Amino acid sequence: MPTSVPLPSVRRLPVYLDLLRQRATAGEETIACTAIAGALGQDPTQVRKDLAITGVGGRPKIGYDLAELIAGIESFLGWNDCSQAFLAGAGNLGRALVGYAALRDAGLEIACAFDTDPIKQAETIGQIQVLPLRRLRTLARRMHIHVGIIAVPAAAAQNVAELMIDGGITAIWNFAPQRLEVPPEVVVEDADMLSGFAVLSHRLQHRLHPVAGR
Amino acid sequence: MPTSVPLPSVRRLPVYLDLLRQRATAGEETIACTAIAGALGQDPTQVRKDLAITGVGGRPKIGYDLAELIAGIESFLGWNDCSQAFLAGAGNLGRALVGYAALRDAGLEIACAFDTDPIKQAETIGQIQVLPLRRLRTLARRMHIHVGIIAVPAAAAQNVAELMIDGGITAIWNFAPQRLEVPPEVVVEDADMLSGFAVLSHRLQHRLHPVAGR
DNA sequence: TAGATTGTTAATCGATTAACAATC
DNA sequence: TAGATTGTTAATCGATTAACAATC
Repeated sequence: MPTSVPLPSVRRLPVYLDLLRQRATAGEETIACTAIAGALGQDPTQVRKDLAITGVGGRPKIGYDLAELIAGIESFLGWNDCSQAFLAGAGNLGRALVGYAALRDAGLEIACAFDTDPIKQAETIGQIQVLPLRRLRTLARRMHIHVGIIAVPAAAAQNVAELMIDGGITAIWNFAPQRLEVPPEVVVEDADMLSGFAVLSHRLQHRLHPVAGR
Repeated sequence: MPTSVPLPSVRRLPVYLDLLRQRATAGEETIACTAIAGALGQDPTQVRKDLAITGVGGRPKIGYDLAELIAGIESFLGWNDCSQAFLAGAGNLGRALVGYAALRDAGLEIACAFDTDPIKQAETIGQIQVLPLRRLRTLARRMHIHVGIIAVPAAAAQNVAELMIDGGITAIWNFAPQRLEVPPEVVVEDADMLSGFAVLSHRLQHRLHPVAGR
């Protein structure tokens, strides 16, 4: 029963996962947290603390079993069984997300895209169909979709969120620069690209230099 | 001389800025931090602390002068005078970034895109030309570009970063899932889309619900 | 004046780092 | 065994929240 898990740790897990998969592909079977820390420029103690939240343990002198650790992170994040998502907004950002291979590695498959623009509806993105936005609600219900990605302009975001929630979607990944009002049982994560750029600008402006880790 | 500025505060500034610009456009002239906090679902004390790092002050009973506060945040972040950036990678993500209007509001203009793919080189993205990657170094020097955006596959990222640095670029916004090795005077910010999705997945997996603020 | 709001200092909370015993 | 590594407890650090005096 983890009463609470440090959010920064959760954010770092995908970075570890990526490295671990590379090492596993390279044929390695175990890895020490000192090796992980070295490769990622982080503190070994922090790596150990982060990995501990997944419940996977290592063995002194040997390290962690790669396969076990990968499976542990995946199941902790719910990335082990693939889930389907609906994407609202078939603009450039939407297309980028459909083509973003790392999402599939995170167990997320974009099943369908939606847009209000009839021109976009005529197209497909890769294998993905673009349907009229008004069909989102009914299709989400019928296909039991629970994850929605919002990649529409800010002005349309709240409306799209409501359509998604009506359709039974309970988790929203929001790329629109717009705060969404949602009922408490719905989980929203804001992608918020500008906050990252703000950090870069600020460092540049004040000539501050890189920080280890993140 | 701010010895150190809380990074979370820097991350929140663009969110405030967006709200403030909306209010200014709506013709308002002042705003209280309680009003900001209310609109964004945050704590008023935190908002005041965050705004204080920009050096802009408010007046009791009245609040902050909107124009002054907007200018203060912009100049703190260096978003007041527009700077030009080079984009490496003219795939979907690159195209999305070129079309991302909020970047222009953040004082960043993408001057040119680069790609190794001759097919992409024949295209333009909006008004932006796509040039062969090998021309990046010389052009960056000639045009005095200091900001680079990496939107290429992970395997190519390190090489691109080195080209950029050779060309005199000192700030890199990295969208590739790859840790970059750079000299200490170069500032790197990783966009790291998956960490946001990890938080969403984790909340969903453990049925945790929204957190005020961020 | 009264009351809302700012700015600042102190208290709390949480995350990171350090220290160290247990273990293979 | 010796030494590297884990897991855990304690110490430090930094950010958030609370309290309150100053002010318009």
